[in-house]
Amino acid sequence: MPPRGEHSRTELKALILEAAGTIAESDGLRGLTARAIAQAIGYSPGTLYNMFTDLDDVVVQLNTETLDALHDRLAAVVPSGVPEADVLALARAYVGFARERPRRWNLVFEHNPADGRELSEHQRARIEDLLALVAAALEPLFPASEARQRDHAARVLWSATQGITALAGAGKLARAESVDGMLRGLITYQLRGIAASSEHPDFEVP
Amino acid sequence: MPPRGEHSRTELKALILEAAGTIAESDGLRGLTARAIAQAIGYSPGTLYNMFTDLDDVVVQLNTETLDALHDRLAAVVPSGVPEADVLALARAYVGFARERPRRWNLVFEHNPADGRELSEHQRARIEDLLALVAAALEPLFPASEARQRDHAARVLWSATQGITALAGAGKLARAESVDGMLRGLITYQLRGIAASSEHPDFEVP
DNA sequence: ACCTGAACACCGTTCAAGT
DNA sequence: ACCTGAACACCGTTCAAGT
Repeated sequence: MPPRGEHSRTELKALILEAAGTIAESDGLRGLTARAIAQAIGYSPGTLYNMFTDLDDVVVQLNTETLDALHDRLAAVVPSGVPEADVLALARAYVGFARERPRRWNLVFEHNPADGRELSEHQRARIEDLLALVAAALEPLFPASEARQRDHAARVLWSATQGITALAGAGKLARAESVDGMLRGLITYQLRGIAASSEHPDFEVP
Repeated sequence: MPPRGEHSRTELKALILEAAGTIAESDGLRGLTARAIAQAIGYSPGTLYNMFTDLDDVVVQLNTETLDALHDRLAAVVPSGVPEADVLALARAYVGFARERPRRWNLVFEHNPADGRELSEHQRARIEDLLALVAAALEPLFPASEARQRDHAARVLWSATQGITALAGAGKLARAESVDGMLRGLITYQLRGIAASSEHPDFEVP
């Protein structure tokens, strides 16, 4: 049964993350146990602890992979230069991604790492990249001198999209609500509000 | 040690929920175990299963209490009749509540009940009540014939506020971001966008 | 009738012992 | 050197037995 040295360290790591992803998608965080992963790859539970510090670490690295995949997906959206269309396309790509792997996507938010464990640099960088895509779509709405305001708007739109996906997607609004309708409501009015404002206050400096 | 019949069923239930709330606030979902609750109230673990079907049920009922408390808090906000001010006041009350009991508030979203278990009627009604408060604040912006559009805008604002609170609050945006600045960005532009639109499309009927 | 506490089938994690 | 698998200290949940 033991695949003696058949896999290199990096192969084994990839194997573990792959198995973890599959289990997360089918059973959610509840079913994602060290023993289940070990069984899926044909190793003993102890092996996980050679390449990961603990199960939390496995989840964190799985979430990093998920963010990478999301970024690839959003980066593939071709901009038209019309902010409303481009932001909506990004939001829809986001929702589409989340819908395809609902449990795995949920894991990114469901999993609260133990106290003191922070977002990795890599994860921060990925999120920064994602926000940059939204900010680029907003470019035409802000003069070059207002990059701060544009980035701020991108963060607001990103967080809001996340909230809509999470609440409406999980059925945590009272009535069933169309996610797409809410995204259109958000983006239409947000961008009209920005366009209708001759001045853009810096909301971080009150 | 056994408090023989000292507490009525309802007293015991309240005792359990109170202990669960305290544990959740200090240790999060990780520390919220049946054994810990039992120890906190001086009963044996088995006792929990007399009034709750399982631990999930305890968390669900705790979350219901949390939603009730949030509703009380938002209902105490006195409206001024100026939509932007009122929606911002509601959003700030929401964030204030979430900040005071971060772990307990987080539990409402962190806890994904097992498959098939739905939101209770009581929980749905509470969420409906909360949305009604936001919708009331938006009243001046929509003619009476556009109640649907007004309710839709309330849902968008609510979900977006939730997203901002969750992401910025948990430090899950790349850089530290002021939650209040993001709320103001959201609400200012959203309401300006609505005000600047002579027609309000029904986003649920595309 | 109410509550116990032992029992069952699980966990995450560690680490001496094997190959 | 790599991996095992038994061991430890935990879980949630059940249920016969006590009071």
